[in-house]
Amino acid sequence: MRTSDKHQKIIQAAIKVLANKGFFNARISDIAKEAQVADGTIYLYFNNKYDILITLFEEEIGKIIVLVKQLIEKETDPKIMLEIFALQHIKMMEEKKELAEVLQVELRQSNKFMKEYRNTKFIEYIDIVSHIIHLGQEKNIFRKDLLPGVAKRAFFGALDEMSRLWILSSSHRYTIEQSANQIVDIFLYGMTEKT
Amino acid sequence: MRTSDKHQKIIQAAIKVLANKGFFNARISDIAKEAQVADGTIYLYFNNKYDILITLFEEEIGKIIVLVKQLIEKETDPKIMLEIFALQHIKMMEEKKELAEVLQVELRQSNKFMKEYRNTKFIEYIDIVSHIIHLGQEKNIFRKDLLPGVAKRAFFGALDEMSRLWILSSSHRYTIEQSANQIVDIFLYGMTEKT
DNA sequence: AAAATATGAATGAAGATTCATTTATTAAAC
DNA sequence: GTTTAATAAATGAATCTTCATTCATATTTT
Repeated sequence: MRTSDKHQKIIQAAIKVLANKGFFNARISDIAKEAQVADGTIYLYFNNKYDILITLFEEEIGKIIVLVKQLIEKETDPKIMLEIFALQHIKMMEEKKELAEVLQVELRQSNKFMKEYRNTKFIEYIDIVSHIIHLGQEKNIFRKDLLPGVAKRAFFGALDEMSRLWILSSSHRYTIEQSANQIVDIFLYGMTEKT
Repeated sequence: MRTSDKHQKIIQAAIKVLANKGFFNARISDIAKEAQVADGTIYLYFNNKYDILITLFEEEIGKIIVLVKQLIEKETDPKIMLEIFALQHIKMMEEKKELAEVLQVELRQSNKFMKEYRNTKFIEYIDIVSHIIHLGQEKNIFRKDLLPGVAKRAFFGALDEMSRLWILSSSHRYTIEQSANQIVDIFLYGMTEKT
């Protein structure tokens, strides 16, 4: 039976350790120790060190996608949808600070050292934004000349960079809500002064 | 004498190797080979592996800053300044694809494995944007309610995420100019349809 | 008492760094 | 201007440490 659920225990330990040390500086024995498990036990649940990271990506991003989609499905106004996505994305940073750190740093370089791995879950997450933009265009709320491929990246990138700042610096001038609102506001109405 | 300038040769070799393998998978001997230099020679010019990376950051970002500042100084309209910054940033990606890859990936994780290193050059680069935004506010061209700390990150993040896509994927739907223009346009005027 | 889980010491490969030696460059002496 | 000595630059094989992974053994569960 899986009363102790080692799989989950190891994943959670890995998040903690990887957030602090990064993938290459983290030792398997660090993760084992954090999970209160023997080094060898890890290899009963994962094929190798990479496999821990990949599984972590898939499972944790998967959870986030489910949550965000649920929240958005209830809405019909694409503007509000964007707001929800933004707030949810940045909120995640403080609720799951360590996971966020891992995703920010390791996801970026995973392409580099795991050539074959295509992170479809991550793409699925970003595509939530492009669906919202599409919807907004159909409803005549968003400009028709938006290139959804560019707009989704720009929006996601803005949020993500804001999150990075949030994670990496200790002092915060603005609240998470302020930041998220400001970004959505800029994307909806632009930075130009109405005259 | 420095007719062959090993320092420069090693940096350029490092860019190439790190772009392909990433910092942790790159061996010193790989860099040495690429630079056509003995392994030991590298240690006559750099203290250790980290030192190569840090020096690379400082020197190469430094060059970019000088260039961008030159281009912007000639302008007075903050809108145009933003355009120049955007175009220049994304252009860099194709002109120095390998450098861009290193910056995208390694800069992100450098905080993780070099706790003491504060990348002031990088901050200086991003601050170019916040200066532009400030200027725009003073001139009553940009909204006064913009939080420059958030807006600069959002703008930079949007560009950077776009660049990442450009670097990592091989097929490109839009040109660099299209992408840069679209992003600036969104930031200036928003995504909402004028009705 | 099988079968399934878990352990952690031992193995072996990898690769950053060192340093004794070689080669190239500059200066000095004649 | 040629030979010799001193200094600087470069080499790359050897060293030494650091883990990921394995597996013979032990423990727990059924």
